[in-house]
Amino acid sequence: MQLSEQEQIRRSALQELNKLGINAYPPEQYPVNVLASDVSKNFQSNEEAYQDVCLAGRIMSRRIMGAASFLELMDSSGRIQLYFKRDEICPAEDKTLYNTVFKRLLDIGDIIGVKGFVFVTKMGEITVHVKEFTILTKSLRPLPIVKEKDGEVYDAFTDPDQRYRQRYVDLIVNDGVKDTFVKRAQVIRSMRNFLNDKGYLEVETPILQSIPGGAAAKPFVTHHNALNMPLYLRIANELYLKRLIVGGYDGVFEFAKDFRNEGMSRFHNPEFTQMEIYVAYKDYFWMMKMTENMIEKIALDLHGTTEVQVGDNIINFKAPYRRLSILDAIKEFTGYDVSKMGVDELLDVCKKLDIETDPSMGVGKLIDEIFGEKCEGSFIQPTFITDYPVEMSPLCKRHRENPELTERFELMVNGKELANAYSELNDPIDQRARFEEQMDLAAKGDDEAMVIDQDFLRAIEYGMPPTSGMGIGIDRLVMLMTNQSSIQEVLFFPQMRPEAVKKVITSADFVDMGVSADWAEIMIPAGFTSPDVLKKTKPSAIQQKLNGYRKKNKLDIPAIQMEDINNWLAIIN
RNA sequence: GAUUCGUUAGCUCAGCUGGUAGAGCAUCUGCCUUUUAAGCAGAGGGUCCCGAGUUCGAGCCUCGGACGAAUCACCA
Repeated sequence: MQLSEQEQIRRSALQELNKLGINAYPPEQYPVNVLASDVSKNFQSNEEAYQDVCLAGRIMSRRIMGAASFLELMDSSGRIQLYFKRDEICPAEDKTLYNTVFKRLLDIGDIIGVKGFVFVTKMGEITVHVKEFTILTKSLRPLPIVKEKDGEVYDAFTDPDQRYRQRYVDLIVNDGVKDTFVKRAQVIRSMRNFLNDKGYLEVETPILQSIPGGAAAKPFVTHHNALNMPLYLRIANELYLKRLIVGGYDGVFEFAKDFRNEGMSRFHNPEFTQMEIYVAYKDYFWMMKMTENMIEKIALDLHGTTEVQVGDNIINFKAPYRRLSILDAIKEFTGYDVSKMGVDELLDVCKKLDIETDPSMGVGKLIDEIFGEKCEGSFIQPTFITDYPVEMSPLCKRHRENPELTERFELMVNGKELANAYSELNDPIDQRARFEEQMDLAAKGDDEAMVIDQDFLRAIEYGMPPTSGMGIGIDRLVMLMTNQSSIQEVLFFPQMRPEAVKKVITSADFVDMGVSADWAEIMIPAGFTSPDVLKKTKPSAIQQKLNGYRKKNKLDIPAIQMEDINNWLAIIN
């Protein structure tokens, strides 16, 4: 492995520590008794309590001034300044611990523990005066340290690719990243508490499913060896939760990782989290109330107010939310009353509105398309869009007043769908017919049409009480609540293309080719990163390049001869 | 999948009309006892994403490719 100079420096520092009898990875626990944020928050109101503190964390900056030094220590709670004084670290004659271990062998990024007392510097900064320190972990890679002065940020670690691939570094050096994920946990906790308080049962249902049902999406396929059959990662858990309602629970919910084999964007990750809930004897009107109350509570728990800044908008999550049918929404934004239109008229409207269509689209799809193009983005404040066409919603009960529509709502916030809910279809005859329509769509080439799930039909043939169900995108909710504009910011490890693995060659490989040990060390730095490179280079050029490198670096080894090179090439070929 | 932009030192980024690869920070050495991205003096550090081509000469121009980002389309 080719190490950068800084990595080599850190490794040799590690060796020196070992020589001094210091274990840079000690096994025993370290008796931390306070967090950095506690010290900076509470020291001035109770100085006595901080005369004997013990902290541990990562060194984030160092300012060494002869026999005194300042450094910044970061623990899970935040940062605090440390003050080191040589004659206190090393009261006796031997100053090795300060001069060598502290000044030379420690680096930014190392994890240390310190014991001492808290005081305030002349600059007014609350600081730990260190009497004793312990190396807890030596860091072998340099951290990209972000610095800040007068509100300006220097050397920011901002490349999204690197931030997501090396989230651990992002968490260390970028302020606020940790906090986003703390807030994510708070959102989930708040929602879970809300649902538990209502007495609903949190359940777990299969992720590996033999029929990927409950939504219109392409699944990931895998294979079960023992059963020798394909299995799918779930695209939704809806059909399983409904089986549990059939089984007699009044309310069930699940925080579910779902998987969809579709495009990625700042709103889409192949695996994402939904909370789905089903409650017996309720309808979608009831569910609207529950949804808005739940979201209002989450906003209050998180921010202490229902008003949340999202991008340029302030979104008010205070219930109740506006309700608007999809047909009224279209009328409001386009002026067209599409409620009684057939396919031909709708195609005409789409043409006038400059919306792309294709011949496979039916009434429902066309209405959905118009809404998506012309309306959806306009609903910034939370709005329930209701009563979608029946073709779009094969699992949803028909509308009590109009059988062409369904009792469905989607909650729009900041121009995006956040939640989706139905009065669930519990008529097994109608459900079977709707599945068959989906089969027809599949036969026409719709690869997202739902597959018929016979066991689910069997379940609701036993009788599922009237039920309302709702699914809410947790990632999107967290994006709203933390003012993040991409889903990657609210997932610790968003999906990414794997890093390209470079084929690693070592000097030993050159030795195997008959290159002497001295020269083998030089091959890679001289630019011969694989035997292939050698093969493609003219022998005379190899000689020039290697001897050129030898001369430039004043290497004390014999120059390479044409004969040697020809011998290597003979072995390769 | 389409379009646009990007890839240069550990990090952030310059690099003119094609002419010996640069800065700041980080690193290393020295000085410095309360500093504030500390300061001062010095040093080392590069597969200019990869591969072809044009050229006396390519970080720069042309073509191909890889990777990434943004926007758009499907989807939560």
